[in-house]
Amino acid sequence: MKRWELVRSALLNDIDAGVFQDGRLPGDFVLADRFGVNRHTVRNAIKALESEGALRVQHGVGTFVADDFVSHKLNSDPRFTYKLLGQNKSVKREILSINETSVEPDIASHLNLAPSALVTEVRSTSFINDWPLATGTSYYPAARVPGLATAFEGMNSPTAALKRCGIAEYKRKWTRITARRPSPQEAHILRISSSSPVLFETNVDVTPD
Amino acid sequence: MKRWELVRSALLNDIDAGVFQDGRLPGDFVLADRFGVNRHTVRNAIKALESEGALRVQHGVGTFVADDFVSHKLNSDPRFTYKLLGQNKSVKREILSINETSVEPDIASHLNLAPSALVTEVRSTSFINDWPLATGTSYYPAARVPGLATAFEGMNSPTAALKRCGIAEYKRKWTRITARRPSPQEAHILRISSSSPVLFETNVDVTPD
DNA sequence: TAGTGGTCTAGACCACTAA
DNA sequence: TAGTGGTCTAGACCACTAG
Repeated sequence: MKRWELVRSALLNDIDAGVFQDGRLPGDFVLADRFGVNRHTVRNAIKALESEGALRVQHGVGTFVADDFVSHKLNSDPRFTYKLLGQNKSVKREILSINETSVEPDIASHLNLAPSALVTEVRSTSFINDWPLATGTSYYPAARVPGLATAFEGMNSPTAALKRCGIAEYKRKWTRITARRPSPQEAHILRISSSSPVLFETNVDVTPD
Repeated sequence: MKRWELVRSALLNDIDAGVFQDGRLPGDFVLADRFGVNRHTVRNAIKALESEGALRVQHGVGTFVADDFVSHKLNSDPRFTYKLLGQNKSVKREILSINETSVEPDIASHLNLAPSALVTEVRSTSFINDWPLATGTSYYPAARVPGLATAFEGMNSPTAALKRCGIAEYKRKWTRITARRPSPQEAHILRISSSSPVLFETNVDVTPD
């Protein structure tokens, strides 16, 4: 794993742990010294986190945890969306894309995967009464469920697809929910104005083991 | 203007001029020497061009002009889309977003604007028979048409909006049309699979002067 | 192996913001 | 003005690819 990725993971953990109480991060040089790397390496990590929406960088002022960046930890049934809704609402999930990619560092650590492992990445949009509610990304370890990508074909439901692969039960280990300004594309998908924030959920599900 | 932006513009001009006949760019150090900057500055410019889809970088192999990157030069009526279509087709244009931003270096040079000037950036999607055809970005010098952003409100037509601002005629100076793989979001907007390329048009329109 | 791009370090100086 | 992030240079070494 590259050094800036290690720094990125460490910072992300600190953000989740609430280490930066006032939301302000130490300066470049302080962080570089703390992590034992060069300032530029820290800046690389910060740049990545900024582009992911986790940090907000202000030239001449400082670096801050993004106001709308909040993490949740749950141990509940992953299908909470369905539970939250009454019987009189129709819920749909539309799969935007399915990819097998190498796992990202912070996701890998939570899934106990090797840095080189492959995951199945599922991007989806959820609808309530045919109205788009949220876009999200889910990761499944490819080695654990080899046929998942094809099992998703025409299913549009993670639970059903996993059942096809022989996994009847799974738990939500970890969910990060962020809100931020949508890109023009996202605003269009969700049929909202560019100024109203979108919900962006990233889920990590695990089998009982 | 920052140095890497100058390098980026220069490279873009060279690409358009067909300087790299075989599609291959010289190595980092050669380019750095040619432009009189450090290697890292060149790499910064290349990184930007890669993210824009103009270049394709292969680790251990080289840097190449993206296969599907082509430029056109026209002097025709900008509403060529409408002309190309028969009377039995309905054509719509939907505005995705309107922003006033500082002008990008290469656009500035073609519009003869100062690097610090503001432009009105209009992102739009064109439809034929209610079927999405293409997404595009248009730039208008903000100083030339001050009220343009608000004039667009509810218009969905650049020509009509410009007319509101007192500009009845304008010409297409310059058009770059690129094709590339769509992002998942773009694929969804255009209702196509992720593997079929999308048309991405960038237009620069000028008043007769 | 030679040549390419990728990462990291080191240090200088610039640009912006707030006190 | 002090302190922050932003840019640029310089050079070392690593990682990948092809011959």
